[in-house]
Amino acid sequence: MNDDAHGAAIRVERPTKTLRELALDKVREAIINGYFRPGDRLVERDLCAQLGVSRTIVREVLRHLESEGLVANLPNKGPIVAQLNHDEAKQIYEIRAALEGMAARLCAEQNNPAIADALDKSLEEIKHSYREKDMAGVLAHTSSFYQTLFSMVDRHVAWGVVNLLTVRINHLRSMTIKTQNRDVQGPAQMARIVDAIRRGDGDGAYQAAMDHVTSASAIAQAVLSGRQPID
Amino acid sequence: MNDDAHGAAIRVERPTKTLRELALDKVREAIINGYFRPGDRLVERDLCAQLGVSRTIVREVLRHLESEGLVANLPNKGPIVAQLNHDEAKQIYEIRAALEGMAARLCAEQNNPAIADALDKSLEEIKHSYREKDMAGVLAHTSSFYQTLFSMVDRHVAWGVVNLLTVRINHLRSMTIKTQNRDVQGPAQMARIVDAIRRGDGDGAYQAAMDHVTSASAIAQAVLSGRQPID
DNA sequence: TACCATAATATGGCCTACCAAAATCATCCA
DNA sequence: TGGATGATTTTGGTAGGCCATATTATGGTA
Repeated sequence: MNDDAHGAAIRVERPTKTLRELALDKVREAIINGYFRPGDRLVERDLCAQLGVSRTIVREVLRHLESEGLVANLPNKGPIVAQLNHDEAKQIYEIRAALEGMAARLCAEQNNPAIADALDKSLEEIKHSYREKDMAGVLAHTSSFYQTLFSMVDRHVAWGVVNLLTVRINHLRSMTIKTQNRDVQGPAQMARIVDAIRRGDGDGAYQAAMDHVTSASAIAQAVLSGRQPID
Repeated sequence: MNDDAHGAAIRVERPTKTLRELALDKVREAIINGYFRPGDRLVERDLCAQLGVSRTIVREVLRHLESEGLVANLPNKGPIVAQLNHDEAKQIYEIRAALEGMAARLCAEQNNPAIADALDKSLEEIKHSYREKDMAGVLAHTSSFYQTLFSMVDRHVAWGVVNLLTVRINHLRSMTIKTQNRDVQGPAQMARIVDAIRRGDGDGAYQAAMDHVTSASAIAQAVLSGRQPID
């Protein structure tokens, strides 16, 4: 009862993240940040050793990542890190354009100044990260910008879809933000989204969001065809 | 080289579906067709017995269904069949509207008469199923209509997303198609999509696809609030 | 030396059995 | 009647083993 009386306030939210969830995050992270490269084999027993968990866990994790599209399973050969081809990347950007456009329109139609303010805050952090050349920060704050876009209108399902797709193109994202002028163009395009939302201009917000993703897609295509040297 | 010369042509595509895949399909099917109801607990060992497979398989299957959104995992209590609430259903329909609208627009912009022809064929089968009161057939052919819409413009990623979301609202779908007049209205709305595509009218196709999903969504909302008695 | 058959190795797919911790249920006593 | 206590159920997790297939050595023969 000590716990109930006043202990609830300091109750740890997730006292028990299961080992499986921990392992899932680790492996996903390892794929996203490039520790495992596309095409690499993910040998179950090796992963057991590296993660320090049993094969059961590893298999469940691989299954999960498979359905996320981060891992592909070759029949009779086993799991590898999924390779993203040209066309699939384009499709992912296209879906993001449609959904982010939708969310932007919904935000604009809310006519709630708090939304634009929250987005502006994220945008400032993105610019700040760009100035500091903190590319991980740029990515993180860009995600948070879009998360705000979706969560402000309670579209967590669509956010889930976007998020799911985004991890698959993460390495592309980290390249697009490093391209020439992206530190100026990117935030400018996002500012247009915020402006339209602040004006309550649904069509404008939709179009601005579409434009931003579309231009990111174009850069990604260039990167993929190797025409855009990075760093 | 014998294999390469002419053997490849008769190569069996998928000689071995793994036990896991079989079990996955079984359980998913059982959830979709209502054998397991929303909120039902899915006790691992019971499933082992019912499916005749080991816990390893069952756990992987549950993990997979969890990431599909069909199963929810209560911490320290185990997996249950996910419950679909009102709002989530609405969001799913909304996403479908955006993506199917996008696909319809792309189809229209192709100006390829074969697309409209293929869609018309699916549409005929839907109408036929309605006449025969074959509701399973209606659902199947409706899916195939949309699959055509996406695959004709090579948008298999978006189709995957739509498909993933659709299984979660499957029971709603099977209710919406049984409502009054849906046997007339539904096909009529789909015919408008096809017409717009045939005319090469991108905006029209987009709008018609949005309208169709939106009206399905409205019916689903009515069903969910219990205002629409079925059967 | 070239090549083929065979054996070893690696690995995925699948299984059984076990343990610990939490939740749930039953029981029994004050 | 209301709890404390204990038994049962179930998840989360582990260990290890078996079998089938695929790859890779290996070695012997033409």
